[in-house]
Amino acid sequence: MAEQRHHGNRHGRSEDARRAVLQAADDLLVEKGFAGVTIEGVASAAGVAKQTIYRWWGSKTDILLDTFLEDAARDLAPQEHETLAEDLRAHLRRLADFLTTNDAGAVFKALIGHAQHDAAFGERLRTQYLEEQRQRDRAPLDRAIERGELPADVDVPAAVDLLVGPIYHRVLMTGDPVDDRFIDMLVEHFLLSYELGHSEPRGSS
Amino acid sequence: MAEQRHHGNRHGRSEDARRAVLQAADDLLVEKGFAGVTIEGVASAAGVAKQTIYRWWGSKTDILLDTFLEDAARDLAPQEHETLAEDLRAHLRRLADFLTTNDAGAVFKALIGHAQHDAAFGERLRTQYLEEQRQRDRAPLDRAIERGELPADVDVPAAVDLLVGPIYHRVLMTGDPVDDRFIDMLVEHFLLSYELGHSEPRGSS
Amino acid sequence: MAEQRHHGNRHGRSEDARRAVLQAADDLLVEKGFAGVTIEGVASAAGVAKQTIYRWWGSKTDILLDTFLEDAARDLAPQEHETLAEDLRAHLRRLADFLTTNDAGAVFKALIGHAQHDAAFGERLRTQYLEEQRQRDRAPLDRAIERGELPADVDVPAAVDLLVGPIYHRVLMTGDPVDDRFIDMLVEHFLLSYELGHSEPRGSS
Amino acid sequence: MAEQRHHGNRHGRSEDARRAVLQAADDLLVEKGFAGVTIEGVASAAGVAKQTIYRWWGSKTDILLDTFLEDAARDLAPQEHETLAEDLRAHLRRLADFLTTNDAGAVFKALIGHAQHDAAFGERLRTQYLEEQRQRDRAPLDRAIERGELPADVDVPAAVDLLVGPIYHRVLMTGDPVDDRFIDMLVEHFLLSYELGHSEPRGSS
DNA sequence: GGATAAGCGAGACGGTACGTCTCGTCTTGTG
DNA sequence: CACAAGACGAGACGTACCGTCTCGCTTATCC
Repeated sequence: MAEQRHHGNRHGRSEDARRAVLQAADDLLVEKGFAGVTIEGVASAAGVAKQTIYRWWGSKTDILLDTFLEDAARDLAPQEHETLAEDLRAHLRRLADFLTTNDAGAVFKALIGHAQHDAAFGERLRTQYLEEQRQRDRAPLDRAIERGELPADVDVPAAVDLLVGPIYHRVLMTGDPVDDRFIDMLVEHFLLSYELGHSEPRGSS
Repeated sequence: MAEQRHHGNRHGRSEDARRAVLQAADDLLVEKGFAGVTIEGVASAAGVAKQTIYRWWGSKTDILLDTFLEDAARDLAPQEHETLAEDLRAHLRRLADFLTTNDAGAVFKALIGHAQHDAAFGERLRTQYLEEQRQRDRAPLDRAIERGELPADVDVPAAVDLLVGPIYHRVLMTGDPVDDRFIDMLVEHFLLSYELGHSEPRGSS
Repeated sequence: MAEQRHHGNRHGRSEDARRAVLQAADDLLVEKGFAGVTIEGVASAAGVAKQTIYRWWGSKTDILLDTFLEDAARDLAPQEHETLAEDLRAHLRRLADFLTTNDAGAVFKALIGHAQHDAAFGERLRTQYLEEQRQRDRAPLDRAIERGELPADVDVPAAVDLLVGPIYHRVLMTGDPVDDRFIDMLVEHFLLSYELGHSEPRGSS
Repeated sequence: MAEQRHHGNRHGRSEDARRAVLQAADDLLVEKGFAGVTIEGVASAAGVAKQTIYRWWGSKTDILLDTFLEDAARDLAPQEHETLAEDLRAHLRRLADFLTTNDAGAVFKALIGHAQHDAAFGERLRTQYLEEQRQRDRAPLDRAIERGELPADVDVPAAVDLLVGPIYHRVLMTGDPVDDRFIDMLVEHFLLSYELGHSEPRGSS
């Protein structure tokens, strides 16, 4: 059943308009930064009337959140590996890559930035992104517990904080690169603290 | 010898005006949020002309940065304790408190938020706050190395990331409280990963 | 079919807003003088956004010019009398009244004043007001030539200068009243110089 | 006897500063127009402090009035000729030249323009320039009456209006050039209306 | 000849208005 | 009935000058 294209009619919203808006917002963000994203600018770049945007989104950050959720669902789909160490390294590597790539990373920073200014938006961001993401983050740990690689009484949410916290910290605050060395170190320290030490990161030791 | 008060003369700026602006910006931020801080609003609340603000600051975030730096210098002055565990717990406790109290915390979040939207400002924030702060953060570790409590080859900056990262993560992203339990857990894991385990946090457990 | 009122739509400007702006500008001018007419003041008094003013007018003098042109078209519509003397006296009387009444006169002086400060505006004023007005001024003379009351080779534009010059001079420079005596004198001298002397102004003498 | 130069002392103002201010105001007016004359601009161009200007003048138009009065006193000093016709032609010629030359004319227009916007200033302009000027304007007529060239009962002020009105009209309103032809025409009509006709302007006819 | 006081250059100050930008709302045809 | 178009009221932006003020320096005069 083919996509229905329409420019204003009585059969619901235009998918063309929706995609054009998301794309335009993304482009403007990458090109001119957050302040360069204005509703008027997006409308004009998308070839869409302002009212069409206001009909479907509440603010420019809502638009960006939509693009971000699409990207996250696409790029952060879970994978599985054999050992906890491998699983963690692969997962954190993908997370770090996602947060620092051009488009998704820029949108992410913009959203987190805005969340600091607007508590209600922060709450929405948490509900729509973070909660899901934390499910993905804990999966390797849950599997390790199932396999007996980790004790059953591990406080998984806290453990997730220990693992992803330093990554977000680098992305949002210090700006230092999140390279493989850093991720290896992170995983190794984590495992050591559970006395699972010497996980033998890639380059032996 | 008393402070010289003046209302504009060749000896430079009015200290009254400076303080009034910082105070007004802080008040407005806490009261109405980041979007409620406007140059016009600050000027009016401070009883100061807009031009006086533009003469000395480049933007509203510059004003907030000034108030934040004053607060940080006041509230984050270093302290020393006898053991690494105590030192770390006390230090992280104070950091967490600072980042979550009403005024300083609100300003901090606003600044970090804005830094996500404006790379140049992010760089300034790093230079003027983060670098100093990282000196304060590493002090307990440096002292522990001197005392022989930690091996001399510890990668101190990376260790700092492990310790403060999860705290900033909670403050900026999850919104979870940074309570004593969390800090104890953080420190314990950190020490365990250096095989200094069982630091016996406050309440045994 | 009634006037269509609208508050902004694709069919162009709001007539309500237009009238409110003209009225507010006029009121402010009479009440507080030229310096008291500010775009912000007009906007506020008219209950209109500044941008609406800038959308349709380029400056405060453009607004005043609009009100003036409407007034002039209404108040200076031509009339005809039987003899040149009567025609001239009536016409000059109406012109003088127009230039010295409260509203139109105040606007006129403001515009002429501004034209001295802004050559481009002067040019516009000449195109939009003066040229038409000179047509109205010369009409009595043209009719007199047709009737044979004046020789056919009279330099009409120069004659107009002789007649209206002294009136504008009093209005703009000396501030002396332009009373009937002055107008009679003006007309009499004019006619005498064409040896049509003793036009017997109202009060004999 | 040398000029006393001083930069601040207890005995009165600096002549240097005064001249620099007048010159700077004049230059700015010619170069950038009336709106380009600002107190700050004059002060800066004259190398003078704002306060020095405010100490001696009340507004920018006061400065311009000072330069204008100096120019007028220099350029409009009276002269005498043998016949009324010659006297008038020479006098009006000089007046017209004065009003249309670059510097003095520009200042004159600026002042007259401002007088339309500020009645109090208009009054001052009348007192300090116009009254004197009208004395100079009537001198040729007074001399003609003395010589018997004109009847003793001529209304001299009204006659002055007839003569200079059209000139000011051209300068301030129409922008038409005030050439010799126009002045000859003006004088001839004036004389004809006193039945002194055919004054034989320069080039016969 | 040291104190005094007015005029000066400098420039920060509290203000007002400028002209621009974007917001979010609205009204009106069109498809 | 969603859409493109775009005028509208609102209000903050950053700039330009306003007129006032304090300051420290430079003289000319006076004690």
